[in-house]
Amino acid sequence: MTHFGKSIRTRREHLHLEDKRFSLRQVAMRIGIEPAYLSKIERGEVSPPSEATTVRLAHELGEDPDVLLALAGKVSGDLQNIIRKRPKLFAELIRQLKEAPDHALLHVVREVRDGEW
Amino acid sequence: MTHFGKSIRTRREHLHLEDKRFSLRQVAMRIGIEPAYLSKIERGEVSPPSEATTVRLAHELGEDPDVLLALAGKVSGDLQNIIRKRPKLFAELIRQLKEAPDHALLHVVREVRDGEW
DNA sequence: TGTCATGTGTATTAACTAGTACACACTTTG
DNA sequence: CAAAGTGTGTACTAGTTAATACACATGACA
Repeated sequence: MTHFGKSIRTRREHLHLEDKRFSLRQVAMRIGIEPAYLSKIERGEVSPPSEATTVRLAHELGEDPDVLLALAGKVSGDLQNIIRKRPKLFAELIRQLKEAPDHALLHVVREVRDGEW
Repeated sequence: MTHFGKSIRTRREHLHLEDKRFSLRQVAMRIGIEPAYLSKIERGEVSPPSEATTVRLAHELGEDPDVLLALAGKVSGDLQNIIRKRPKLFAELIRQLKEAPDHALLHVVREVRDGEW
């Protein structure tokens, strides 16, 4: 369905070429899930795992957790908490940025980082 | 627990003073849930309802849906979809704005609205 | 006084989430 | 060859979500 599974399988197999520690079984064990479960996740037989498991998987595979969570159809809980504390401001800001081009977002990020307020 | 229930009960009772159409039963019926369920929600006996139900309730009571969703511990699905399309940019932006004061957020909102990019 | 509306207690539920457990067949590898 | 490691099929499950259905006692009201 989503290509969450395909994406991590590809990534893992790529890593596996250079390092046999990236077999499905060993990765599953390191992130604390059953191999059969990871197999099903990679083949899209089940929906993507929980946020916690997805984040552990991201770290294991050297992927950006927010990106992997997005592929899993989720948004990181800590981002949600930030939004929930000031829902009106963040809702307005995010909806306003919906159509903004990437470079505009980057501009805003940079501006905020440089403390221009 | 959270004061989601208390908040909507207060709001509904306030409206009820001026308009008898805001009885628990009638509100429940208009938003399409069982009266007993709304009763439990208002008293916090059950966790807040689904996003869809919460939004209908917000409209019914003239509340901001994003604010009510925040009280319910949720973030609107449409905001999540916006974030999920560009997870890195939005994640960085939101985390950067976590500690920013309200007026700084407002400043950014205004700047973006006025198309300064 | 009857009847209609109101809020609430109790019991129950279908669907979903996030997995585990084990057996099996195939493939390296020592 | 045997032992170990590999990926996968089948079966099962505890806990959560988001509610419904019905009965009941109380209060307003015509």
